[in-house]
Amino acid sequence: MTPARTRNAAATRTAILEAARKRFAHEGYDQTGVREIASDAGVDAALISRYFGGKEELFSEVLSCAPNIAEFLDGDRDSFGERVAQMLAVEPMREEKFELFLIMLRSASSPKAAEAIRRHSHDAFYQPLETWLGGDDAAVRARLLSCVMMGATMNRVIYEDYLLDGQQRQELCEALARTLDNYVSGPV
Amino acid sequence: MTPARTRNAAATRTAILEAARKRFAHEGYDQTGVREIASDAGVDAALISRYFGGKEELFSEVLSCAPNIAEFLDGDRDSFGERVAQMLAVEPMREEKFELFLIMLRSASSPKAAEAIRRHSHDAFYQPLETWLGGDDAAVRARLLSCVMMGATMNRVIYEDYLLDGQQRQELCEALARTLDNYVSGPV
DNA sequence: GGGCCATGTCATCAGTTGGTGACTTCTAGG
DNA sequence: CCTAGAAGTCACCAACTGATGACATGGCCC
Repeated sequence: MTPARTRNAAATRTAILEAARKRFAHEGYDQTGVREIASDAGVDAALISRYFGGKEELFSEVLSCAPNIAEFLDGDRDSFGERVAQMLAVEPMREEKFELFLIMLRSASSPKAAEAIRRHSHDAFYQPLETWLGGDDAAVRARLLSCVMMGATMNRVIYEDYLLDGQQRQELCEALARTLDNYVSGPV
Repeated sequence: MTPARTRNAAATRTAILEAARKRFAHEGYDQTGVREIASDAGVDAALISRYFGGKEELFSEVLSCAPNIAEFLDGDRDSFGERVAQMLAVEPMREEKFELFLIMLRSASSPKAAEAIRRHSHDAFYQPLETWLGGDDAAVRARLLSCVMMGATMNRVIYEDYLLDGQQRQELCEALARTLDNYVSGPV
């Protein structure tokens, strides 16, 4: 019988991972302290070093678990642009879908996190996208899609949607969808 | 006769401002220490607090001086997309032109810097761009342009161009130019 | 020359960070 | 019951950060 809660290494590890994922997405690598993560997870901060080796390794582990682009690639190809644009411009910034982007954008400036971001984002975002696109210029089109998606997310992070009302966000969404689909259907 | 170098408040102030601008663009707000700025400028770190009040105020002052979008808005309207795309995808990441973007992207994750970024980027980037675009949906088109420009810069910051060769960057540039001009000439 | 303020230097503080090792406590196996 | 080791707790360290106030020094005006 699994012991309810305490004294369970696996559960503790998971709790730390979950708390870290949220914190990194909300605050970024630098702004997140191991004490905060531990507090959220309801464990002692020392356990982070014990279980993961340190903050950097924890961050790398988080990137491995974060949801990636797969969800959008699985769906209908023709509606890709619309689905992504909806997420980028209209839907509230739900962490579940945005998480990888948010972690990346908010942590990219930290040298400690940059290397892990490069590695993981390539494996979990760029490469799958490129394969999904196919064709000779898949790399360029993947980059174009990445530009629009990152830029749109970055704008929301910075301005927090202050500058656009609902109607404008709808227009933005439609334009983004057209641009994205244009890159998807290629050729560039 | 201006005293060569020492004991010159104006020159010291300028030196600090210059050094800070470069540091903030290269490393971002959090990663930059006042001691590093002072060292680059060849002055004592305490002078930063004396002259600017503190690191935050210095950052805000730097944003006021950083080169903005004006250069691109002054040129020929028809070549806007090409000129901007050249900067974004082909030209080496010269700090002079990129500086405002780099400072923004690398510092946006810092709460201390976020407020100043919002304010200054609106005044020095968004507002001029919107006015320059004109028309009913200028706000949306400005946002679209901002997405592409920020996203492209972000990609270069993260991946450091590892993923694309010269030929691909040229293709990327042309596609970006088309997209940008499409947003400029509107309607969305 | 002498006083005086602007300018620059220095030591140091208080806070925060990530990390470590010794300690306690719980549980499993005998 | 008792030991051994895993799991968790705690106190603490060393490094770094931004900031401050006391102090030294230079240059200008009287």
